[in-house]
Amino acid sequence: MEDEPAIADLVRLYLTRDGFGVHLERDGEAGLSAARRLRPVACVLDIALPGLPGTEICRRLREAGDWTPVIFLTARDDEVDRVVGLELGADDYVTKPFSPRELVARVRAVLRRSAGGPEGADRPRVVGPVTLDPARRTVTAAGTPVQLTSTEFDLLAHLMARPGRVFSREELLAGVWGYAAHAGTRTVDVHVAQVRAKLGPASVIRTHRGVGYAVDA
Amino acid sequence: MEDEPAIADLVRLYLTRDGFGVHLERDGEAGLSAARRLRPVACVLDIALPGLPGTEICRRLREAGDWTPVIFLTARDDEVDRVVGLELGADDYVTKPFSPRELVARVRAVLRRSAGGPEGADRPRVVGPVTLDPARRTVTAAGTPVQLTSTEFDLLAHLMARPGRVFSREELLAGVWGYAAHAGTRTVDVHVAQVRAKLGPASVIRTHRGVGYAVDA
DNA sequence: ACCGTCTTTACCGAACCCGAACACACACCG
DNA sequence: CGGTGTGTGTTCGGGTTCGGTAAAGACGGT
Repeated sequence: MEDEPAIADLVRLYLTRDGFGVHLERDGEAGLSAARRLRPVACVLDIALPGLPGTEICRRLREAGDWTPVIFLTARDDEVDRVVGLELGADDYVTKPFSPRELVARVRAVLRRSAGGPEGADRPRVVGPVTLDPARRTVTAAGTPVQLTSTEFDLLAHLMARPGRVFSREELLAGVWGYAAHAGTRTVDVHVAQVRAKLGPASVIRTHRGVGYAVDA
Repeated sequence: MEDEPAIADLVRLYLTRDGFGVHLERDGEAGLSAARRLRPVACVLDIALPGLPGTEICRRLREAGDWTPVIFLTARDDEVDRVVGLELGADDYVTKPFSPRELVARVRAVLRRSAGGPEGADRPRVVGPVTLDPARRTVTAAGTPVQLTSTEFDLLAHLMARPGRVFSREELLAGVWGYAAHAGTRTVDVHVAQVRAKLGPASVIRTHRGVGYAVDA
């Protein structure tokens, strides 16, 4: 999000060249709603924006529990501004004039970290007798391949991304289905049962009563 | 890791003041082995170091699958250096002269992201022989895992969130059960007893007669 | 229209919570 | 030093909530 067209185009150019999809907004309010709607992997925010300052956008996202990576890109080069920006929950703070290459490198660094380290989302994961390959979208249990539907696979992949971590039904609905946290449905339970049935005795999904589900660490 | 004593002391001072434990090395080789041995939550590296350049330390850590957050702190203020540093797998790159406050803010930002979400909200907590992991919802007493029900876990987690702090029954009812402060029930006592029984001799919950409960500080 | 998949609904069994009752520990006081 | 009362530990069964499961409706693609 950026209100100066020249800079915006520059940022877009370099990010696009490096393989990122870029969505651009020039107004603060529009940017906030876009961030909520599109769920981008990261936001680059100017602080001085018409409509709503970038700091406020960041603050509201964090307030709503949205931890999308945020990088401030701004002309305000003051120690206090930097510290305040970072304390707001931003991941990086780049001041103009800036090097487009450096910005891209910083975006990559933030994404690398936000992806959760080396488990580069595409590396196969193994938990007990179950292996899951996100790139091939294949699953095997005790060596034999298992055929999962798309939703079932996404659900298992989400759980196996962080073995041991307990996910609430709301988190799973949000993460796998993209729903706003809305309880009162048994959809998750039914799909968990389905996955368990297909995995057979190698059922690595454990129920945490009153909380949600997790795979054994 | 830093070879100029003045700067090293400054960094140590500010980080310590913000509650971080700091270990200092002046030599590259020593720094690498210290990083491997001590497994710190983050490394602040100078690039120009005697023994082994900081970039090399970062590269070797990453090569070994170690994704400890790395922040470069260096006098080399060149776009190319910055980009290379970040591409090596560093999380941030701060150039001298730098603001100690900003450095601390950047360390926090990196840790926040590396912890995966809200700052330390679900990092494991340890009190005496008892460890509690909010994300995994697991508890161990003297090394052996303990199976708690949801309410029992929430109760213990609430108490362990602030070791030493005494919580009244009303506070616990409100915080764990969500009830409006409504005395006259023994619910809390029963659950405390249950948790104590499951923790065995490692019972860290102490009764404050006439007041409430707390875990040993 | 058929088929696979996702979602909702309903029912059942099991786990859990809670409150009451009783036993026990501590502090105060004579 | 023992009695007494208040506060706490512990046990236990009823009632409720929660999750597993099966089945049927809804949806979309071919």
